[in-house]
Amino acid sequence: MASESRTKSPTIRDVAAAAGVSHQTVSRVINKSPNVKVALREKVQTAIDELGYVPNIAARRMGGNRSYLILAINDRARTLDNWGVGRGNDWVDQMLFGGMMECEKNGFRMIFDLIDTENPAAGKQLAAALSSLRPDGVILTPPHSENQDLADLLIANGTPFARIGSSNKDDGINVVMDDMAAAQAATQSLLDLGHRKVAFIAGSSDYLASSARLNGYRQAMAEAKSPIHPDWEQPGDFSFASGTLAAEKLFASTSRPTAILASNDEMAFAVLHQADKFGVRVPEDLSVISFDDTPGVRFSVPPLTAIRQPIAAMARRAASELIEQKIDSQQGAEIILPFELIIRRTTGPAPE
Amino acid sequence: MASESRTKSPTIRDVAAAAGVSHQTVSRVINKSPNVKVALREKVQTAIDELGYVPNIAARRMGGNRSYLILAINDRARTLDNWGVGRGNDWVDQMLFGGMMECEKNGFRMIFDLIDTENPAAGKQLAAALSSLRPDGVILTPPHSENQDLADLLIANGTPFARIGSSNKDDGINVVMDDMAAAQAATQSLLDLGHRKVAFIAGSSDYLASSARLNGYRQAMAEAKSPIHPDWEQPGDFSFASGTLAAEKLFASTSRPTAILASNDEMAFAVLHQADKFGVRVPEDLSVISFDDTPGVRFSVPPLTAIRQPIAAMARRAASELIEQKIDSQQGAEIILPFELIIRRTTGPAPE
DNA sequence: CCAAAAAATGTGATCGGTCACAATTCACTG
DNA sequence: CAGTGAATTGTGACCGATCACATTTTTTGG
Repeated sequence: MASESRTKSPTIRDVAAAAGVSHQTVSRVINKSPNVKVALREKVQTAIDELGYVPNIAARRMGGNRSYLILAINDRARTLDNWGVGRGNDWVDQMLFGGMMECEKNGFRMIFDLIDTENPAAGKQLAAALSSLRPDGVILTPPHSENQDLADLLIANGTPFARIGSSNKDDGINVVMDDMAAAQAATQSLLDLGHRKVAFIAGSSDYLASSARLNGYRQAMAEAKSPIHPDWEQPGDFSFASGTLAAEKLFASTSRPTAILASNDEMAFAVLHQADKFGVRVPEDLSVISFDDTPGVRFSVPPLTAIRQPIAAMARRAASELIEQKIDSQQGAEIILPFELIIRRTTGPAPE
Repeated sequence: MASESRTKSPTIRDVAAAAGVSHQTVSRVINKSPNVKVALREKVQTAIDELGYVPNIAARRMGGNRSYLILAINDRARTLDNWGVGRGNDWVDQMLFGGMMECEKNGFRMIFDLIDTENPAAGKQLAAALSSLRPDGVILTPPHSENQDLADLLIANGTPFARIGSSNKDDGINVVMDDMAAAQAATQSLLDLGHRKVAFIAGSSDYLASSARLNGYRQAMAEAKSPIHPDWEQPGDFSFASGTLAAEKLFASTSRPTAILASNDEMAFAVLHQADKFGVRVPEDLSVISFDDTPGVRFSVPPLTAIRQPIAAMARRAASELIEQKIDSQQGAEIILPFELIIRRTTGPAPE
């Protein structure tokens, strides 16, 4: 144990002494205050560089009213699976990537908190995190971004917050992808390939995005004056199992579709599995497009064509808005980021 | 802007006043000091619960010499891919899961830092993080766990640290899986299935684990007195491309193997792709076992049999050791965690 | 039963920044 | 060139915990 005495890092007063100025002037330089003469600023900066000084984030929090911390709330269940290991959602990964990079650029840090969706003490857990960390902003990810109780708590607490992947007109900075337009574009791309029998596997109705995607599908079909057979709209809940079930029904339909739009990757994987089982060739007999474009899709056989939800970009934007504080999150604001249709190998011309 | 006045969270003195004791007594209760009478402890605890008091982590850092922070260093390159999105490694995810849960249990928080492996300023970045956060411990993940410069920096700084997935006899708390034993067991399982022509695709030689896995393979083959054809040991670098190349060579070999052990999932996926292309059926003609068991493997067709590296468990253990401070990380300690062979659908009896 | 040691509780200083405000220097006016 | 206001720099208090140490209470034992 022991762990010796930790090397003492330089403080703001060490820098001040080295530069021959007051500690407050050093503080001004660090915080890019405009009211410091160039000569002084440079002298201080030199001292900072020479000493390798980096302000202590805890002390900054103590003195000022900012913590330089952004708290990201992720769902714990989504990170778990039956085996107690990661479920392969890459939200955390992507958020680290987009959000943390943005934070780092601005001297902030991102901290994660995993909260159980079902847990009735979710509010308490969030309150504890707020009290302990005093983050300057909170990012809610699905499904927490649909939990208004948490949002209300944040509003009451006065902590700015952003939602990702879900929107609310009344409060919060809502960073979203246009799900309806994306579904519409995906469907249109299938129509463009000559498909007419296009089916849709819906996501869990707990998510607003699910209905938006369904609407996009219907809209595209309607605009193409392509009637939708009742069998073609299958329910689902984003799980592999529900995708399997939907696929079975679609393949058993009297009007078997030549293209399927699945509301997420996992259900699309299930479709590929079932296609294999039913002897349906992809993409010769069947085209498949999925939503989300989680990393694993590149390794499916064949690799999935998918709509990418720009998680990293959304996280980056959410973080940057929270850091800049240009938007009052007590009121609602919506930021729509572009989706992207990644063409891979599960889509092709309609058969015949 | 605006963001109103933040709701004032209760402080230790609020609790003290409510309980009619000194702030120091409250501090003792929080920190589970044994020298507090039961009656007082209960009175204080009641006040804490009623006020919903949670100690401010920044203030704790200021007053004491602990920060209640564990810093996890991940590789930035591993989190990126060509498209600038997550590469699908689930280290971060799993570490959040294992490490953060452990931290939370003890009132700690886990903070991530992404550092470029190749960046010559990696040391500077780590030093800055140390100075800014003063973490109570640092966890190094591959490939940083093989970077002795970072370890030396931590030693000089006096910050306890743990390595995950890689070991060093001289310093650090090294939490590892027994790669050699795992490769040996995987190979043995193939031998047990009657396979004799077992091939191996190696990982990047930058990783110690790579040679350990190769040795395990050789050991198992040697013990079974099963000679290794020169073609069967293919080099690789953990990339899909290198897996493809290796698979092509193996399928073109005059002595085509009936089983392949790939040093990671990505290369195993490549083998499945190539098998499909060459008309080699899995598992009828060819058995495949991979290393790592990243989440996507469940969705390969067929799902991959794999050795799971217990990332979450390793992270949990690393965090708990750093929190407990029983081990002096200035000296070397090694903690070996069990691996697990997950049998899925890419393994079967040898053909004929 | 009282002294001495041990246990329980309280007091004030302190960590390293920022804040509010005071003091100084500078730049314009008329 | 004094007088005024703005820009620049400095001073000391303060955030909310813990630490070291002082004080009070309890326990122990001769």
